[in-house]
Amino acid sequence: MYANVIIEYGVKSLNKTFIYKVPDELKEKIKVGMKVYVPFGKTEVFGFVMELIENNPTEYEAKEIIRIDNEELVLNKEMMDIGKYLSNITLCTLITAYQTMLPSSLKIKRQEHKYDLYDEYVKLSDKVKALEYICKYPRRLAQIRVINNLLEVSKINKKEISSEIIKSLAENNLIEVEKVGKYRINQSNNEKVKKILTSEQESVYNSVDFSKNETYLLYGVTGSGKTEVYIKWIEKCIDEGKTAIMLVPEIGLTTQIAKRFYDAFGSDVAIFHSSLSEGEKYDEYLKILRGEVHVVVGTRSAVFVPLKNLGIIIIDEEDSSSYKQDNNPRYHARDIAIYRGKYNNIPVVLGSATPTLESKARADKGVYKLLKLNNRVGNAKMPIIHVIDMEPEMKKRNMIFSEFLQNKIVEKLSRKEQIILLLNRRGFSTYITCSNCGFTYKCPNCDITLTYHKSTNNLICHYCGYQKKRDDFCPECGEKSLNYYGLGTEKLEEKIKEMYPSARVVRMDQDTTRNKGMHERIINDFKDYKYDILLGTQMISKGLDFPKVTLVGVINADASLNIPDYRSSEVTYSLLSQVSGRAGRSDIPGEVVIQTFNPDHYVIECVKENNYDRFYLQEMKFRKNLKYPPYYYLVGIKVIGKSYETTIANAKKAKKYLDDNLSKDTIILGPTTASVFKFNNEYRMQIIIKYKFDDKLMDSLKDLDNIFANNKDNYLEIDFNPLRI
DNA sequence: AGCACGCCGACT
DNA sequence: GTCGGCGTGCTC
Repeated sequence: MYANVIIEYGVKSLNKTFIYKVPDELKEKIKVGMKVYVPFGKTEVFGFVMELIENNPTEYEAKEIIRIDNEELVLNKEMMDIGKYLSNITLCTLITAYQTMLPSSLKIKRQEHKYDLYDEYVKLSDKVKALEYICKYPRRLAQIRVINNLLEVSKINKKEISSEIIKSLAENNLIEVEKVGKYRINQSNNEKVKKILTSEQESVYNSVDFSKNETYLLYGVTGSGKTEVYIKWIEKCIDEGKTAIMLVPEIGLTTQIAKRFYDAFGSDVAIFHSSLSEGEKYDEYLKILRGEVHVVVGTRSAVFVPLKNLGIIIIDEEDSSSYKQDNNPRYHARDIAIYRGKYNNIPVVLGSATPTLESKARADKGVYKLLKLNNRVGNAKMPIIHVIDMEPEMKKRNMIFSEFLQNKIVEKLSRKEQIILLLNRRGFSTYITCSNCGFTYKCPNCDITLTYHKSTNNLICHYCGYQKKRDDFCPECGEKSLNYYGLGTEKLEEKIKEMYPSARVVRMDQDTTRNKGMHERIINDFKDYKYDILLGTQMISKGLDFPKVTLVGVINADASLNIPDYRSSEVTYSLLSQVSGRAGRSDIPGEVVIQTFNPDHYVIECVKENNYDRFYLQEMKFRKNLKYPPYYYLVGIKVIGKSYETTIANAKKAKKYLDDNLSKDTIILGPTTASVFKFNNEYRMQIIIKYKFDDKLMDSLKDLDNIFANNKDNYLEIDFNPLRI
């Protein structure tokens, strides 16, 4: 018996199988999809079995497989196929695809780490001997107490007995220790609360056909109760003995959503999100492999979990950028979900209050089926939105808060209601300039201005993390004339404390949530009304549900609008309407104040009217004119390298190659400098491909990728359907 | 990726 | 004369 094996190195030149002989003692055990340890050249490596065959069809003399690495881990047929699909659509190597699909504890890596966790229990090895011991040493009271306990309950957790006693009992061969595997996360079955759906929710619930594959777009306004419908669908699956995957965005609310699923399904859920430790993720994965859970709730990579007998896949907030991986392989969880939907002939639901234009367009064309939730549940009304033009405010020297917002803050504070303030920039000052010589601080590794952080007194690059201490004098001209401009969350916090000294303020951004559990703590404290004002970056904009919040203020709505990217309007619309959705989620009506220098911009107007459809139509016109998605597909290609000259030269070569090989209808733009030209001391040139249909595209890009695999100066980064260009 | 083989420059 | 630079080729 022989096995075709792919080995652990994720390089293009090794992206093929190698044939090995299966030793007799492994013949019974070995399966396709198992991780094996094999000799390779002068060393030994890990790999995955791709195929088992009777005879060696090659002229190579096959070496023998050394051992199976983990008998419990077997990639099933579906996982094997998903890996192939993933490597095809992202042009990554097959082994990279499989590694991406596994939690990092089960990935192939060099240093071994034990993830299994045990509880140790102490048992009596011989009751008669124990009784003899008691008679023989009647004065060893502590030991006798333990023996008596053990005679009664048969086993006791080792932690409950002092180690000295265990030692002496063990020396006399009276006890033995039993190891029992355990999971780190154990959720007891809570009493299930049956939620009654509104008639609108009920009709959406009934619209999904579980007997066939179909992709649904659930467009539901903020607060319309999408999660309750998700839970109902999943309950239906479980009742029929099927399983479900529920994807949530990678943000602070993951734990909040997870809690709702624990409440609904108890120990039938496995959870995956970034704040779990590797050990915790390992345990959750084992529960799935062992078929102990029916529901998986998790972020992007949870779309790969090997649940058997899938019944539905749901992606909540499908427009979240966290579903696209921004390093290799650059996959979108939505594509994998849809692939698995077809594979298993099951429904896939994409839910959002602000769907991506791609998804909405597909729903309009009938590729997806559109489901709608137009109303908020309960008595909650959509909030009233005030747009404030900041230009006259600046003349009145209201640099941060308009008069209107100031009054609203005072009003809500006096009524003991809560306030959320959004400022999509962290730090204190966003740039520092010398008024004498014009010098501006920039990161030495990236071409990005440094942001001043007052709490650490550092200048920080928000791209690569470079830090330097603040100077008193300009490093160029030596004058004491450095000025700090631009507003970040740190400065906003300081200003609020200054203006409203009695208000209890908490800030939530990357800097205050760095430590594990901080996210949850801030959210819970705010929910428990330990604070009046929550201010933060976009991480406060999505999904959070605080009934006492009646005012949302957006300090600078233009920040994301002015980013030079084809999706900046879409991202801004989504951010503003999502954060507006945080206001008035119970019976007290909510208000939103949006401060902007572009009050007439259609994005701002549409947010004010809460009119997604108008925004969609207008944005679609813009996309059509400029040949952007969803009218055209995009591919972003970056040529990256340490040398400025070779990077530019190789980018031109790549462009020429594409010009020569792609279809004539395909638009190839560039090479131009990437939006961040220098990053981490590497130069980046960019080529953009826009196409509708090009049967030569995949093969040509594969070839180009292989050409660059042998280039020592530059490497290639190919991003299909990039979220930013 | 890692390792060996191989062919040209400055050193005990 | 040799030690060592990294270019090239191979791994079942």
